[in-house]
Amino acid sequence: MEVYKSLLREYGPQGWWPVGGSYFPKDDSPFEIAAGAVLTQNTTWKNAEAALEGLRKGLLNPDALIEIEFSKLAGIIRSSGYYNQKALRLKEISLYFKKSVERGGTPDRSSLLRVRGIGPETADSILLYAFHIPVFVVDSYTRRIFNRLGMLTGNETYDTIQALFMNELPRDEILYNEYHALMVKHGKEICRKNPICDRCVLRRKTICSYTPSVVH
DNA sequence: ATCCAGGCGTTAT
DNA sequence: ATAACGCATGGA
Repeated sequence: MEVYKSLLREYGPQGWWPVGGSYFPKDDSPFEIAAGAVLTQNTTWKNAEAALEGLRKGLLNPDALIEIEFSKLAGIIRSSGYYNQKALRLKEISLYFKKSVERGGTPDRSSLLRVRGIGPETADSILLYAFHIPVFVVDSYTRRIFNRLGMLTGNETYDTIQALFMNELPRDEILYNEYHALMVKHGKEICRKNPICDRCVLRRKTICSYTPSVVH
């Protein structure tokens, strides 16, 4: 919670939610959010967004994505990278939504994880952003930041890290949403692969134990 | 030119 | 069980 407060004070609310965010705006349908979650896997949101834009003309629903020819879909989402894998994953998710979600259900985590192409982070992103269920999303930035803070060792599993956060923090959708967004911001701009520790609010508070492995 | 981005499934240890 | 590896485009 101390880290969260520092990041929030430094960067302010990121606006991923409730309204005005450019990532998963509130008025997007759950299916669109799920599609976006797949398209952005290991890829910048910019590239994913371009792919999403290509789908925006009538293709952002399960029926359309089930119908469309595979290679055509792959071509449309080309800009998101891994387009063959992601085309398959979009089709799998479409089947899942048509079967389980479209008639009223909120998905549960274990059923999401059975879908080909939905791993823990994508599942949790869908639960949090599309269905407003308070689950903490762990991503590579979370790992990197907390490794450098000395609060993780680097060999924890996804579920272990998630449990650490969720046991420590109140189960609050908005808090998890904002915290995740702030870590993306901090991870991208400051706690990068090559970090700019001089500008890091966490280091100034001497929480951070990161020391560059190669010092010139 | 080289490196990396809000991972995941498969295949090798 | 867990560590490597392939997947691929676009921008810095």
